[in-house]
Amino acid sequence: MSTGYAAGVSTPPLTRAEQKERTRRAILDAALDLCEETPLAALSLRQVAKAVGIVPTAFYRHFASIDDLGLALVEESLATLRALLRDVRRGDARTYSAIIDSSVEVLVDHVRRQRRHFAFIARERMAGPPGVRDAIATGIGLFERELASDLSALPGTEDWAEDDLHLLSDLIVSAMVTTAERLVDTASRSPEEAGVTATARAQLRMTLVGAAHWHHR
Amino acid sequence: MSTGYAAGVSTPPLTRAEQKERTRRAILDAALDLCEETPLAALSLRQVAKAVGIVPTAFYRHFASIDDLGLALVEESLATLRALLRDVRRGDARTYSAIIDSSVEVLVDHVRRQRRHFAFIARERMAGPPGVRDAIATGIGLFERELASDLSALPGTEDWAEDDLHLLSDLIVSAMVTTAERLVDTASRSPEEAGVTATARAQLRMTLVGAAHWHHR
DNA sequence: TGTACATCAGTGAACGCGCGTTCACTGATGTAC
DNA sequence: TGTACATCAGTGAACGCGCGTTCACTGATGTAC
Repeated sequence: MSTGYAAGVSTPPLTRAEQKERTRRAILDAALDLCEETPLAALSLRQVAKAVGIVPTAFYRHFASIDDLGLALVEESLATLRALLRDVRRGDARTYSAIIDSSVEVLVDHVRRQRRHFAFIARERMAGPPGVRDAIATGIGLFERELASDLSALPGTEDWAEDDLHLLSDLIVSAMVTTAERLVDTASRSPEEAGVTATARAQLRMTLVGAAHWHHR
Repeated sequence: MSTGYAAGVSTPPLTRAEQKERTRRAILDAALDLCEETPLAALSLRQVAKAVGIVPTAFYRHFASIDDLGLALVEESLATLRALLRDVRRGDARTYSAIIDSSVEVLVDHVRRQRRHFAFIARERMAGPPGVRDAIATGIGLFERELASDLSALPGTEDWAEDDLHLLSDLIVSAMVTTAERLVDTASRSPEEAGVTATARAQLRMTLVGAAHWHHR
């Protein structure tokens, strides 16, 4: 039984479960890499197997189909999104301006660390198979609602209507999605990245100014 | 020579050029239809030929490859986008509120009439082959700059900095892209459509309120 | 108007290739006693 | 601890199918005279 990728010289022997998990991980990684150039729908089981270094039929030990693999990738990518929200919340900034700065910084950091997941979401959000699209839409919807609940805890929003909170959080989430899409196509620490983040910060400020004055309509 | 689609009983004979154009049109239409379910990258020449009712090799009389066909579809879709901008400009609304209402109405109308083109742009904007993605990005960029120039002609923006105009027009274009993406997945005159347009109108108002107060930073 | 020739959109056979999926298998890992 | 058996991740051959592309072709349309 050859796994197709070299084991280290003094690696301790792996249990069957560990070895299986390792191959599963390799399949997910290979698919994420291949998806940088190809939408999921154009990905073939044989391409993935070849990239991993296993025989095509071994794929079935882990996933029933490429679509099934796609759903696993969405789940991973949504976990990345949840981690992003968690880190945004963790910030201890006190002013709106500082909250915006730290949120954009966290977004950049997460896109840099998990570029493939964000690229996957950006690409499959509109182009993926129905199950994948639905899962992504649900995940982003959840993000929006949690952000709305966070916003309602901030000073200045005490007497906001529920609807207005959602207008604003939806606007912010859309801006973050757009910014993430731009960052994915941008090199780390490049002038382009600086431009994208500067735009994102300014637009978020503009949006919050609007929200502040909008509330009393 | 059979064209694969029935000619009317008393149709006048077509010139060779007319017949060729008709087949080309049928190929573009079939591709737009098939792209509703599949990204361009997963579309096969034989699928398209079959849908049109021609033999696969006849495809080459019109396009060198599926990628080439994709570029033709982008061009058509961007023409749709330009027509949208033109109709938005044509409006004679006087107040910001009326401009927003009529713009959203025009957007809905265009997405309804050219749903396939908007769906194509939404899908391929992130998932398409590089040439297609670049062309779409360029087209949207143009849209943004023209909108910025329109904004500069509106009362209240006389002394705005160039950068601020672009911040706002980029924000508005992003909101329109998001709204178009939502409309594409929504039935005409459905409650969902009403919700999407109501959200779009309110968010555009909120954004403009922000811009109005932002200007004097 | 009639004739002879050129053009060219669409045809159909053929090719080698990568695809998803089936099947019986191998042999290392795991377990019961 | 040792032995006999079960499990199961990965193998490799085989299948029928749709793919893009080549090539020589057909026959209606177009053109020159």
